[in-house]
Formats: sequence, C-alpha cells, structure tokens
Amino acid sequence: MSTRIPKAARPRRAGALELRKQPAQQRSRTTIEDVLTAAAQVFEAHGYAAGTTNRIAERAGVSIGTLYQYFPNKEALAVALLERHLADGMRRMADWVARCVAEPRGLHATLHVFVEGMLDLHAGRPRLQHILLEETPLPPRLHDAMLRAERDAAKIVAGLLRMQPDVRRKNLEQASHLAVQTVEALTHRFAAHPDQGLSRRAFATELVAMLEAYFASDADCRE
Amino acid sequence: MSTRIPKAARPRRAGALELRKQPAQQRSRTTIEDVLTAAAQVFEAHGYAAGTTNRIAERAGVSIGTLYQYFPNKEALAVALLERHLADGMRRMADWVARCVAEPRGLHATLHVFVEGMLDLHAGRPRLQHILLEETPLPPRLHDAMLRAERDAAKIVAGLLRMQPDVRRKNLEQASHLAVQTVEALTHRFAAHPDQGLSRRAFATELVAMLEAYFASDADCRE
Amino acid sequence: MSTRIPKAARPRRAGALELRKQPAQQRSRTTIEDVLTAAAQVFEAHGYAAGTTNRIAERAGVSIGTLYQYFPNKEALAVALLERHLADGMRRMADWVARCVAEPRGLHATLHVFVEGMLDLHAGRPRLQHILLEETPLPPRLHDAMLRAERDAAKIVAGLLRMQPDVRRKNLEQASHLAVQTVEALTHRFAAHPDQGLSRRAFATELVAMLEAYFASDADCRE
Amino acid sequence: MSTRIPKAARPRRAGALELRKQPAQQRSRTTIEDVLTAAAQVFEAHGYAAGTTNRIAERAGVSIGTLYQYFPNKEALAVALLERHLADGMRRMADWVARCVAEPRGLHATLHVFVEGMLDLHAGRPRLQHILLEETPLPPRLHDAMLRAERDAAKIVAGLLRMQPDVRRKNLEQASHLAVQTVEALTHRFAAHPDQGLSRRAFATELVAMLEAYFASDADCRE
DNA sequence: TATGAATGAGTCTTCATTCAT
DNA sequence: CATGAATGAAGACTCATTCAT
Repeated sequence: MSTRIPKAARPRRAGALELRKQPAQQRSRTTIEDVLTAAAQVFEAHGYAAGTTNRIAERAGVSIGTLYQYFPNKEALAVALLERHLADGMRRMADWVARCVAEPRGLHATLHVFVEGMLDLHAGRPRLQHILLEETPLPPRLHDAMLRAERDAAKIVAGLLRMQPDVRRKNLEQASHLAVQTVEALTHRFAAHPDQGLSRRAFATELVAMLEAYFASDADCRE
Repeated sequence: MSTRIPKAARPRRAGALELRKQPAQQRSRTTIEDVLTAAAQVFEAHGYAAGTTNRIAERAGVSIGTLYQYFPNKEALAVALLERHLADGMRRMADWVARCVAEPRGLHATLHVFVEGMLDLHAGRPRLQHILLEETPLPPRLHDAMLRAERDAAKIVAGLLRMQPDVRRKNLEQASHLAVQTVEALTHRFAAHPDQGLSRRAFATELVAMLEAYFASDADCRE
Repeated sequence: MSTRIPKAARPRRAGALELRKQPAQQRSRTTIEDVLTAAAQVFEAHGYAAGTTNRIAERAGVSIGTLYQYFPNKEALAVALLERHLADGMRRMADWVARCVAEPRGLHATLHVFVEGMLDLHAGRPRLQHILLEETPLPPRLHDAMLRAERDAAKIVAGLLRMQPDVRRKNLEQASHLAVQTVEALTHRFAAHPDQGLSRRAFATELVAMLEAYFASDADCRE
Repeated sequence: MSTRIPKAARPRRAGALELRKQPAQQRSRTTIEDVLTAAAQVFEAHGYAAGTTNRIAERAGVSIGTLYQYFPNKEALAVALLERHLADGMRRMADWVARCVAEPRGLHATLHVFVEGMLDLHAGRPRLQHILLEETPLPPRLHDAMLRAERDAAKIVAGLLRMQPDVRRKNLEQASHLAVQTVEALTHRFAAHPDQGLSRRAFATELVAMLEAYFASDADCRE
C-alpha cells in the first residue's frame, strides 16, 4: 500500500509526468488506450493507493514492463486520466458556448443547459473523478491547469451572461467564478452521494434556481 | 513460535475505533493529546497514506508502542481527529442558533453570521480537514455521522429561516439542504485555495448574496 | 495515500496456501527450490516462530519480495515443506506394499521392513518434521490430510497383515491403526532424541518385536 | 506475536528461570497461584506464542508488573507449569508402585493400572500439555529433567515387571523404556485427537494388549 | 519492443519487559 | 511490594519500479 511516496531522494527521471515517447505505431496507441481504460477501472474499483500498477497491467492484458514503457510511473496514469477529463470538460464548455450563441435563450434556460452539461460531465464515473481529484497526489502543474480551466470557464460564463438582459449583478466575473465553483462542487457531491432523497431533476432545478436568483439580483451588498 | 494467527481469522479487536482505554491519569491525557496533535500535523504535512504512525509517534515525542496503547490503529487517529472536527462544527451550529434566537436579525445578517461561522470552522486547518475527509478510508459509522450532521444542520437552518419574513422560497427544507451543502463545499474550497484573488471578506459577501437571493426569490420553477 | 484496506475486510487472496503461480521458467523453479531449502534450514535452526521470512529469503539468496512472489505467506512455506514430507511418506508406503507383494515374507520380516522404512523417512530432518508438525499452525486441510494418510496407512497395513498366517489378532484394522501410530510416534521420538543409549538397530529390533508380539497374540482381552 | 526470541544479546539476568524470590507471604503464594492458573488457561486457549503476558496478568487479576515480580519472563511461566506436570506424573508413578507392591497382581492388571494412570495424567489438559511440550522453547534443564524422569520411570517399571512370572522378555530395562515411551506418546496422541472413533476404554485395552504381548514374548530376535 | 521475475525500502503492528511512582 | 504507562526491537508483508532476456 502506501502509494510509495515519490521519494524526493530517488532520482526522478526527467519528464516523469509525460508519456515516455509518442510512438505513432498502432500497437502502441491501442496499448496506451488499454492501459488507461484498465487504470480507470482499477482506480475506480480499488482507489488510487490500492490500485496497483500490476493489477492495472494485468487488467489491460499487458505486462507490467509494457505499462512502464508508456507511463513513467503510477502518477502518470492518474494524470493522463485527469487530463482527459479536463479536455472533456472544456469540450463541453465549448459546446455550451456554441449552443448559447447559436440559439440564444433567457437566463434561466441558459443556466439550465449549463448545469445539465456539468451534471452529464460528472455523471460518467463520479467515483473515479473523486478518486483522481482527491486521493491522488497530483503534480502542481495539473493542479494549476485545473484552476486555470475553472477561471477560464468563469470568464466564459461571465461573457455569456453579460448578454442577458435580466442579469443585474455587478462584478459579473467574480460572481461567475463563484457560480462555476458552486456548480462544480455541488455537482460532484451529488454524483458521489445521490442517495440524499433528491432526484437529479430536482437537484438541477434547485441549483438553477439558486444561480438564477443570484445573477438576477443586484449586488449592492449592504454589509 | 509466533504462530501468527492468520490475520483474517483473528477477530477484529473489540472497539477497534475507540480509544483503547481511558486511563484517567494526567500523563495519559497529555500523551493522547500530544499524539493527536502530532497526527494532525503529520497528516497535514504528508497526507494520510504517507503520514506514517512511526512519524506521528516520533513527532509526539512518544514511542510507537505508546501510540498503539491509545489508538488501536492508524485509522483510529483519523477518526478521532475527525470526530473532534464534527463536534466543533456542531458546537458552532448551536452557538449560531442561540445567537439567532437571542438577538433576531434580518435574513441577510442571519446568513452572514452563518457563513462566517462556517468559514471560521474551516479556517483552522483546511488541508487537514480535506485530507481527513477525502483521503482517509473512514468507517461507515463516521461517514453516516457526517451525513446526518449535514441533514440536521439543514433542518435547523430551515427552522430558523422559516421565521424570516422575506424568505419566500417554498420547500425550505430542501433549499436549506442545498444551501448547507453549498456553504460546506465552497467554504472548503476557499479555505483550501485562498489564492483565487478573492479576499475572504469578498468571498463571504458574495456567498451570502447568493444564498440571500436564493431564499428571497420564490420557487415557481418555470422550467 | 495508502488507504490501507482494513486487513479484515481484504478478501483472503485466493489460494493463499498454494504457490502463487507456477511459471515454468527454469530460474523460477530453482528459486522456489532455493527458498524451500532455505526455509527448511531456517525453520530447523530457529523453529517456526523465530524463523523469519526475511532470514529465509536472505539464506535463499533472494530478496524478500521474491519469496513472497512464490509463497503468499509464511505459513505457505511450512505447508509446502510438509506436503513434500507427506508425499514422501506415501511414496515409501507404496514401495513397501510393492515389496511385500512382490516377495512375500513372514510377519517378522514384513514388520521389519515397515519400521525401517519409517525410520528412514524420519531420519532425514527429524527436528524439522517436529517443528513443522508441532510448532506450526497448520491449516485444517493439511491436518486432515495427515490424519487421512495415517488412516489409509493403517488400512493398508491391515490388508497386508491379514495375509500373514501367524497373525492371530482380531480386529486387525484397529490394531493396525494403533501400530501405525506407535511406529509414527516412536520413530519421531527416536529421530529427535537418538541420545538414549539405544542404537538405531536395537531400537528397530525392539519395536518390531513389540509389534510382532502384538499381532501374533490373540485378542481375547481378559479385562 | 513471534515469541520475542530470547535474544541472546539482551543481557540475561542470572537465574532467569527460577522464581525471583520465594517470599513466604500468603499474598504472594496466592498471587503466584493465580498467575499460574491464568497462564494455564491463557496458554491453553491461545497457544504459547499468542498467550501474551499481559493477557495472563489481566486474567490473573494482577498487574503485569506483579507478574514479573514473581516470574522473570514468559518462559518461566511455562517452565513452572511443566514442572508441576512433571511432579504430578512422578507422584502418580509413586502411587502406582505403592499399589503394585501393596496388592500384587498379574502382568495384565499391572499394565492396565499403569496405562490408566498415564491416561488420567494426560486427560486433564491435553491441549495445555501439548502446547507446553511442543510449542514452547524449553530450557535444556527442563528437557533433561523430562528425559531423566522418563528413564527413571522405565527403571521402576522394569523393577516391577521383573517380579512378574509371565514376563519372559530379556533386557527388561530396554523394553521398559520402549514401553514407557510408547505409553507416553500414544497417550498424548489419544488425548490430543480423541476423535479417531476409538473409545478411551478400547484404546486402553488395545494398548495394554500390545504391551502385555510384548513383555510376555521372549526376545530371541530372529532377524 | 515486450516481458515478468526480481528487488528492497518502507508500512503497520505486536508484545515482552522495564521502571518511575 | 504493586502498579501500569511506556518502550522499541522486530516481524510479516506490499508494491512501485527496474532490467536482463
């Protein structure tokens, strides 16, 4: 167990977090895909620490040596998996933007589509996301990338909402950031513990209501 | 001679998750406290997995044997730490209720006090809370206790808000549950990554605004 | 990160008492053999409890990891060793039967050959056998196997003796069982403490005499 | 676990195997008795290795410190227990001799009484005897004492049998030694595994028959 | 390139024994 | 004398990673 802490002492091979090579061979592509799929399954089933690389290799139907041919260490597997998730999220974001621009709608509908998209994004493998995000010691690079993605998303949301007439909130960028984080966080929670006696539909409705009320109200914070 | 009774067969020592004994001696109390403090520091610094019991004992200035005299296993340390956090949260909740009842205020102020309380609660050791909550394999008992606490909190919030005249939202209990989760989640996030260019003050203000708008708006969800 | 799956919960790895794999590679066969030889030596020298797996690995000239590649736990080493002994005993038994059938002899000679075979069987590593049999917590499977082997042996002995004309004892099966146990027990004792001022030859002679007298006398137990 | 091998390195206090003192106080006598009783129970229930001194002290209702006041180490407990067993056996032997001399009987009855006595001796706590004898690393002194006792017993048996008219065996001393060992060994086995579908009565009868036949036959070993 | 046997540092945990009170 | 908290050496076992074939 114990995740073999990266041991700063042990000389870290350069570029430890990158794929070792990108051999364009088909076999390789397939292999990488197989390994990643296996890693997802194994991490989801056992958690990050208990998800041993040997088990992953076995499940992928390759030898442990082959696994290490493409991934320099265990962490790299998690990173690759998370990067895909990130990319997926950004694609969805782009879709959302496109849809919003193509067929403009009111604030409510706009938020609704956004929330549903996020729910879909996390619906897939909530436990895996959780494990990757919380149990895994991620390199700062990844962490930063996630924060940046969130910030970018906030900016996009702000831009889109700015065009809505019933948005009265000031400092839209800040508000959007809070909104994005809220959706992220609640969406994760919901995906992880859906047992709370709250249907997905009801959850989405309620969340949209909160965001809508937030953006529609003005910000003269009497404090 | 060991005979090493096969792990699986050996009956899980009774009360594995409790302190072993509660010897009322002074030295003991101090020792337990020292160990717990050390555990908090070590977990915070290295994470749960890498926070080895030996390191904890060393940091606490006691032998590993002493540590195991009071805690039957590593998990028990995390559980003890988390139980304290839980108790602390409930105490704060009670304080908040008392304050709200003693000197009633408007919706805005009420929410503000609540959010500030939560922020304080998590301000202490955000990373530790995170590690305990996410990286640690908690026994179901603890997990359930946390969910129950959240549900209870939601009920209390609902009860308190029901008395506010400007609350127009229907299904207050459900809404409160969402609100509690939102505050929990965002508050954790903020405590964990305060680097977002958002002062604590601003963050609290914004969050209060969102909740206020949510509760003050009515729920006829045009969907 | 370890997450250290709580021992008790972790499913006893399948086939805990079997070799992990039987990779047919040459190196492996040698390695297994080396480990087993080392285990025999170490157990014999230190006893089961004090015979640590690390010591065994060291003596075998392999790393502790390699040892555990082939044997899931310490017990498995003892079991493997004992199974060999059992198999050896059964082979000898078969040889004895073959010899008895091939060139029939009188009662005395028959018993003599039997006793000598048993003495040979235990002559090898008496202390090891003793340790394996008495100090080691064997799985029920093995224990049962040994009892069954003893019972089988008794049956075979009974069958063989039934053909001897000078055998007058009734209830031959019961008597054979007692005889087998006697030989087993005394043979162990003699092998373990040969210092009793009794040569092996004398011991065998005496034991044969006892058994011969027993079988040759009739059983009308005046009690 | 692991019996903390006596560690030759650790400076062994002189007289490690004796009681520390023999304070004639009543309290002490009772305490010693309690501890020994507890030790017997704990060893019987858990085996020697798993029978921890702390558990013994707890069961005896004294502190671990007190236990060590009277017994210098764990081994001393086993030794004390075994010495009692030995003394008990010698007492029985003496009784047997007395009975044999007081009211002389034939060979069969004499042997019968002997065997029954041995069975009684081991009937008490067969598992405990087994544990003490086999699982416990005994000091040579004890081991020698046991061998000596056996040799003495053999001599006594020889002396007694010499007076029986139907004893025709030569070298009575040697034969007696074998007989004593046989009874010892089989009696142990029977006490340990009485499940063999052989009543105690039948077992005793059979064993007596074997011994009787042995002693009654003459020894001109045609080999 | 693929393989998989081998590695060994590192983990949790136990328990005989001591010694200050 | 009794106590029991403290000690810490030692053991079984895991798993990320390497490297010879």
